[in-house]
Amino acid sequence: MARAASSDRMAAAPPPPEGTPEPPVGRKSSRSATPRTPRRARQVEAKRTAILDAALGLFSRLGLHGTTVEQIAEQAAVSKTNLFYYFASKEEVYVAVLRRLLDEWLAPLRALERDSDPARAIGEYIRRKIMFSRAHPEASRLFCLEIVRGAPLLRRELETSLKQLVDAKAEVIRAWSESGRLAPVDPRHLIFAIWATTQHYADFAAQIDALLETGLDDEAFAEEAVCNIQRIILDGLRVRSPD
Amino acid sequence: MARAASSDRMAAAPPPPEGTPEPPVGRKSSRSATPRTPRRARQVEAKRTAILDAALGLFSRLGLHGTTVEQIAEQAAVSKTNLFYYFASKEEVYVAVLRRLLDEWLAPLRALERDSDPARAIGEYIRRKIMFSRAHPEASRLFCLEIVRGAPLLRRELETSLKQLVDAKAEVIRAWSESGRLAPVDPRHLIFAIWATTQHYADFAAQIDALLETGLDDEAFAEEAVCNIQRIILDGLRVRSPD
DNA sequence: GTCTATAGGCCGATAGAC
DNA sequence: GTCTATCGGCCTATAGAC
Repeated sequence: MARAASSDRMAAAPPPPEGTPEPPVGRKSSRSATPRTPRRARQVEAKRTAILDAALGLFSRLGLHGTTVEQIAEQAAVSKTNLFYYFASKEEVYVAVLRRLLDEWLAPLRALERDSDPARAIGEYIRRKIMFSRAHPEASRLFCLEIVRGAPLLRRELETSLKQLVDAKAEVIRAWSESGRLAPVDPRHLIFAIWATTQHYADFAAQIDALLETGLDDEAFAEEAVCNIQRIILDGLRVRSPD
Repeated sequence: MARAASSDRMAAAPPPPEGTPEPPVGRKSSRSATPRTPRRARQVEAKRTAILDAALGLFSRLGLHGTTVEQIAEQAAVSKTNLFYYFASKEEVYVAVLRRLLDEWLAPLRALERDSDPARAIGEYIRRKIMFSRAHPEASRLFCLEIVRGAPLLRRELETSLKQLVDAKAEVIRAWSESGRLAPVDPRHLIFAIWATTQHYADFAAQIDALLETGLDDEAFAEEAVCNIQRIILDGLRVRSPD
């Protein structure tokens, strides 16, 4: 029933021109005896997922315009015609990929809680973000591409759900600063700094690889990145004068 | 053919076949009496520059594949045919744009000198980087796009001249840390952190605008960004225990 | 040098058989 | 649902007049 799920999400956030045109799922109740999740529906979902997975990899490297439908189809092991049976257009695939990732992308920020110890919570946030970049570098790059383009397809989500989340968490951080449990910073710039430093390891992986011949793939390097970013952001660089 | 050929080039080699193919300047020494910079050559240069300026704006928003030659020509106020008189292909324009920007992009890092006061030098570096992002957001975004794509056209430069520069400056930073004038950090991660935080304001401008309805265009916001990033990186967030 | 006209390829999307 | 075949449009790049 992924269909329904995605439709609901669409409703929550007005996407491209029109909503998701209902896919050609055979009327599901024609045979009254079939179970809730008919084999058919599951197969459909599996195929859609394969297509989205393939598309993510390609879009994240080549962009929307640099990727051809044929490449996606080949990567997903379906025919081009068949792909158009599941998705009405290339843009629809693109939007579906973005949507599928958005929640997961924001999960680490949601976890920032007022009651935690500030330094601990921020350190943990940094770790989670880097680990997400490590686990899903393609997702990070795809968002990067979309935003550099001016976020034509994501703008509304940014302005609504993301803004809401950021405002709430900025409030948490501001409270920490005001109660003296955290040094005074503008929470918004802090959030940007954390996003930037952590996502950098995925988005600029090619640069890091060219310079250091390593990257987040290497677990030791990832750990190094976490520690250094935590230290930089939490402790800073300035040497504390001995009293 | 155009597409296929371009794909081959892209995949095959970092810089295109030859360096900057000499523009169709009439042989400049044919008339021995003409000055060093003949009017012709200057006009040619002016037109090439107009094309590159237009291309930068478009490539940085739409990417190589999302931009059409006709858009570039229109923006530069030349005909499409005429553009092809000055540049052999769209890729050639793209590479020329990147090349033209590279030096300028790296200038702030070159300015990091061993003899400076570490905290001051780093603070100044942060300021310069943000001010560059402010003055040339399109350049920043174009580099971002190119690197996200895996830097097919810039890789060689990254591996040679950039690596050399980074190695040298990392050494400067390491010396600062070792002499106790700077807190201990891995210089490479520090450089990445500074790049990431500062370029973020240009590359993710659409996101910042969606969240805050402002951006580096606003001078006050730019100043705010500089101060906050300086504070975060130099002083950190952790509250210093009162002895 | 600059134009008009057009070649020629790639690609997104559809028709229609099975 | 999946295939083969193909259309029509867009886009890069060139030919050839002036």
